[in-house]
Amino acid sequence: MPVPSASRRVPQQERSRRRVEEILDTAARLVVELGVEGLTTRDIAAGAGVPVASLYQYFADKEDVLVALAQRDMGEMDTQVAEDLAALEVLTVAGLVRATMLAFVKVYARRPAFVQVYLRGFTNPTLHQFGRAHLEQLAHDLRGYALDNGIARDDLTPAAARLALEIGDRVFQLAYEVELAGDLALVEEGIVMMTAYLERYATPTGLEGVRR
Amino acid sequence: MPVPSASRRVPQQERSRRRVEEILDTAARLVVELGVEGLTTRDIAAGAGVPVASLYQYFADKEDVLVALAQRDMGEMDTQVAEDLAALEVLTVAGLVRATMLAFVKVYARRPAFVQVYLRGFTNPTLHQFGRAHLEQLAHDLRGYALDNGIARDDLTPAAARLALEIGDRVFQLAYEVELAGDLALVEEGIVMMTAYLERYATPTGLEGVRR
Amino acid sequence: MPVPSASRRVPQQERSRRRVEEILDTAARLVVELGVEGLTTRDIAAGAGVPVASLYQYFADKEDVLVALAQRDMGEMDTQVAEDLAALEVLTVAGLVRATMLAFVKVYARRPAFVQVYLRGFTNPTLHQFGRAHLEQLAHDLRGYALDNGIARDDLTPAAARLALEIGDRVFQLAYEVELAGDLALVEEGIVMMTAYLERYATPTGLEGVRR
Amino acid sequence: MPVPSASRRVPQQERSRRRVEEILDTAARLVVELGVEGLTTRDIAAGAGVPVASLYQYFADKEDVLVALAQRDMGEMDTQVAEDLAALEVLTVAGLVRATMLAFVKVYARRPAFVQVYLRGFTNPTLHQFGRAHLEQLAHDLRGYALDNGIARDDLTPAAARLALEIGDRVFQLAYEVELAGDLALVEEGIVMMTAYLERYATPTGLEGVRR
DNA sequence: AATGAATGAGGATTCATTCAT
DNA sequence: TATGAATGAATCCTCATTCAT
Repeated sequence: MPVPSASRRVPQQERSRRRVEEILDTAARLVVELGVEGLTTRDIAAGAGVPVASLYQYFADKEDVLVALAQRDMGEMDTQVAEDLAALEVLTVAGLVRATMLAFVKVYARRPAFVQVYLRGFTNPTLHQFGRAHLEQLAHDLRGYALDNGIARDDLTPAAARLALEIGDRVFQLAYEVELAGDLALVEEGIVMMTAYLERYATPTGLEGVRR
Repeated sequence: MPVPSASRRVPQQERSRRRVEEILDTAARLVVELGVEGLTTRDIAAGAGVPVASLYQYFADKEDVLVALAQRDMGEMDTQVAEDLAALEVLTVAGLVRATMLAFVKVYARRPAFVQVYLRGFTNPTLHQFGRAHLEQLAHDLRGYALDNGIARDDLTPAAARLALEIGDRVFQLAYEVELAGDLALVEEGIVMMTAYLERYATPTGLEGVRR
Repeated sequence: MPVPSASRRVPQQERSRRRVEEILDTAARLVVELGVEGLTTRDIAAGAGVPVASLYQYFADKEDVLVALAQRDMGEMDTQVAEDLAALEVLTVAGLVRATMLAFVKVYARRPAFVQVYLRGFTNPTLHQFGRAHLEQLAHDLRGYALDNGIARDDLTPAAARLALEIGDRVFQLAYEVELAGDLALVEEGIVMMTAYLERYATPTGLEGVRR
Repeated sequence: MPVPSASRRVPQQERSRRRVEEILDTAARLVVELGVEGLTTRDIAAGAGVPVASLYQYFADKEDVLVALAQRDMGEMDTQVAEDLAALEVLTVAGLVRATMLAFVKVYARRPAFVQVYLRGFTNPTLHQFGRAHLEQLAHDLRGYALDNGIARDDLTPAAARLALEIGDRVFQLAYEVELAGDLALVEEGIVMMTAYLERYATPTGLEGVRR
């Protein structure tokens, strides 16, 4: 019984996966150029080198492509934030804000399409809901993290946490709208603002820092 | 019938003005219902009781209608801000932030279409650029006002002023995205954030207040 | 005041009318070739030498074209039947059946598309309902005519009258399905059948005839 | 495991037969719901629990499925007619017409899909031709039966026999178009018409009856 | 024999904009 | 200036059928 080569074992599956990635990458590229509304199935298909009909093999409809794109990048975002927070040696509110914002910077730099889909996909209800839900989840997690680590008081409401994150988003929108590289000075200024705001809800530890 | 009728006396200019207003009003109404992308020239024309082709007598293209709409409302916005600032008896950074934000709230309440066009019309590049430009101008004016009145130090950079206003914008975006009436608690929280940030650039007078 | 030439007076209107006719004629031709379901807006437009988009200037949608087609031919049908009945010198049930059937023959010969749209457009609900309604109306009228002229008894129910007409229709369907010219012998045989059926409801006068 | 399992013993042939039946049953069910034109290979395959591609193992194309479906039901139709005629104790033209029509009613009641495919599938040329051919064959057989039993004269031409059956068909078309259960009163009226027509070709025996 | 994957070829409809008058 | 009519260009999506495995 000859061992089937790897390329034989999962030929279809592997090809599919590659194509899906290619479609997603193309959609990502195009959405940056054309915006969410300017994105067409034709363009995506052409860009990915697949027939339009094949798009519908992998995705239910056009919206589904956008959702998949957002999902892919959101995962990356969450991972990056988690990693960068874990790497913090001293935990303060200021540090947490800074680490989170810089994690965002990294992912936005890697995934410029995310800005379009995630921050500007207001028109599309599904996308919008999707983005808000993710941010809300992240806000919830970060607030929990801050409370658990004793750097924030519990009068930091979920709404305030969410507002802070939304504001962070807007900072990125501004920082990346002019130059693709991002205006880091503006990001820093944003960090200042968020910190100034959130430190109002900080415990003394949250201001002075706690070794971890 | 030799005597020109009244409708002949102020014929073109006046009729034009009326029609432009009617078109703008219709567009405003429709953009609230359908969103920026859902707006069609057909609908606008039908709603205003004008032939579609006549739209192009008054506006270069569809985008131009939106721009005119935004422009009209922005003028109102500037007026409202100026008025409310003038009405302040004691001037502080906190008061200025608050007055400005609440002036926005008033105009948004009066002009629900503005929310759609201005806050949600990110997709449209022209509109977007337009909004940014207006905000930048307002930021410039308000910074000048703050400096002139000695409530802010001059290390309050134009960029910081703009950031603050942009953040205010985002707060409105959030506050108005769920309900058209706007989430006023969220606006208050936004005011807190902006104040916390801008007070970092305040003079002692800017913190304590100056009678005017 | 110079008299505008005729070609100036109704230029648009006249052109529209011509185009509508052209579209209808093309649709008629195509529906014979391709059947109701095979008919496409593309083909109609191409055949009529108009852009597809212009189709929608004259018709609400594809179905509307078919309906207009049927309507045009139905009017012709009614006119023909009325004329041929009026020309009858002696009125009998047999004569009425014959005259009606031959009136159908004339119109079907002139309008082969009618067979497709009217007789075979079962799939399309609107068309179907339309065709049935027309036949029912005609059945109602003819029954009234027969009763008024004392050639049929009133136990000739509306349902029986309708059945007779429907059967006449099927005869045409058969007579025209093989050769476009129509199998007249088959039509004659159909007339025999319908007469045999309807004479069961005839008054003595309806059998012997009444001068008019 | 040396002994072939039962499921292995009659493997392909039996499995194929089962699958074909399942496909046919599904198609029958769906054609009632969706009509002939609304039927898709996807739906059939999904409904039958077979991959779409496997459909093409058993049928040349979609049309072929419909044809097979009609064929299956037509065989049943022929059987029913033959049975019901054989059960007649006294043979008359009227009785033959009645028995045949009621045999149709029975099968239509059992096989609602047949109504769709056969009576309403006029659009599809293959199906149409198929139906005509079957009816012609049946007309030929019944005419031979009537002549052999001495109830009809030989001036009952094949064309007349076919016409009668076609008319019967149309009666069903009408009777089943509104309600799937069929309008039996209309069928009875159709029997009256067909009888009135065919008795014109009856022998005296055909009118009075002959014991068998 | 069986099938997951792939696709060419359409299909109806909409829209912003431009002319000819 | 005003406008009815005209239209090129797109848009999303579906489907029957065919391969490669």
